[in-house]
Amino acid sequence: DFLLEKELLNEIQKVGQIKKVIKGDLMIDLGEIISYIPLLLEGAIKVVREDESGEELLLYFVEFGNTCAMTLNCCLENTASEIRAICEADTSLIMIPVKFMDQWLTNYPSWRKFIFDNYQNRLNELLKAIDALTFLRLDERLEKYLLDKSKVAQSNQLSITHLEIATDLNSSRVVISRLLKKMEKQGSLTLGRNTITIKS
Amino acid sequence: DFLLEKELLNEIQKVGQIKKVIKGDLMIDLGEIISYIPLLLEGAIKVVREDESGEELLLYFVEFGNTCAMTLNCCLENTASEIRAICEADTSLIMIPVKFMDQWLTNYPSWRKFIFDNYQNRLNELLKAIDALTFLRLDERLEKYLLDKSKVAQSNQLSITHLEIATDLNSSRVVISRLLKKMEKQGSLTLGRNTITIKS
DNA sequence: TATTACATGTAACTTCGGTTACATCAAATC
DNA sequence: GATTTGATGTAACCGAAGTTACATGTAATA
Repeated sequence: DFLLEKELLNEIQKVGQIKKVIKGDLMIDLGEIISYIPLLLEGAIKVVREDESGEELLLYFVEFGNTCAMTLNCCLENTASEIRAICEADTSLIMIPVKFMDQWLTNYPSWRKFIFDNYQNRLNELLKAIDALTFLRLDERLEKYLLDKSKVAQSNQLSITHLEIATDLNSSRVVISRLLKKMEKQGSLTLGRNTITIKS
Repeated sequence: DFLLEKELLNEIQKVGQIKKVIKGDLMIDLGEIISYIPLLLEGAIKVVREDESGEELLLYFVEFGNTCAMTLNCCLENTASEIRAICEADTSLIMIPVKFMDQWLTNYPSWRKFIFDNYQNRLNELLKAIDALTFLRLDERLEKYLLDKSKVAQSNQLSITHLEIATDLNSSRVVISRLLKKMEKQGSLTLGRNTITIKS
């Protein structure tokens, strides 16, 4: 659990709506205005950035017990979403209407802690993304990506195409295929159609 | 001003310490634990990320009326700083002991708004940094850098060396010199020893 | 089954940016 | 003034990653 006060948990139950989304569902799109705070119960959400010309980059995954600080901000400030959120694995979440946000911040220390912890996590994820972009070569980013992905999928067998990877890393399919082939030759993974199996 | 309540302003005056730092001063280093919240009155602060091997990257500038959300987090969670903060222009700031943070969050709506606005700003700055790294070529990043720099310096004449630019952009001096020369030939700036003058 | 749509493999080539190596020149210091 | 240090200019070269083009293979479906 999130170590929230009992009363707060009751309130969450009272006002929150349970929602289920399945893999691949678009949950939040760029420019959307959001009026609920999503708390993740299970599953995972992929958060993606896109530029004007339609190029994409995976920022990070949101997992159990977290919410998306980006979304928090949009809620609080009533501004448009800067990111796109896509369901990565079948997910259930509780939707909290924004209006409770402020009063809970005042009333519940544990909610304050929860919110600030989430900001911390998101800032750190963005820093990690920046680190990877700045200090790593593409082969290293790819390796990291596959590990993250297999962590989220809780399996070392991934159902994914080279094109999808290329999109997430904002690279091109040919380059990813080339690097994957090299990694297969080095023995760190096995390639199949629509599958990549990571060796321990 | 920050549109804070009068009482809050009084409190800030009572517990905050005014501090002045001069250009070039190291204000926060990687790994430091911080126990005060800095509010920027005037000047500017450069926030930099560094990896294990000592390579650097400029993340963003913090200007008037803001605080550093990274620092906020370190304070609240009592964790080590993930970034380095260097004074970019002569700066004065008010230092607030962390212990007031939580009680002000409870008591002052305007403080809550101030803090969340700051988180919003910081997240957006990091997203901009990621955008630049992902979607721009080095010449475009350089152009952006020079504009940001001249905005912060409030002058289109910059006192800076090619090496410093290369460090901020995590590139190399030769490459930066090459690009600057090209920009000079295109007429968008004038180069001098230790100075770059941006045209219009 | 024939056809279409993806998914993958691979070669050839280009470009951007990093590296090495010097040369020149200005400023600071001896 | 002579020497050292740092800033800049430039050429030559290299490697990572993107692009184009095409071949092959598999799955879905008309």
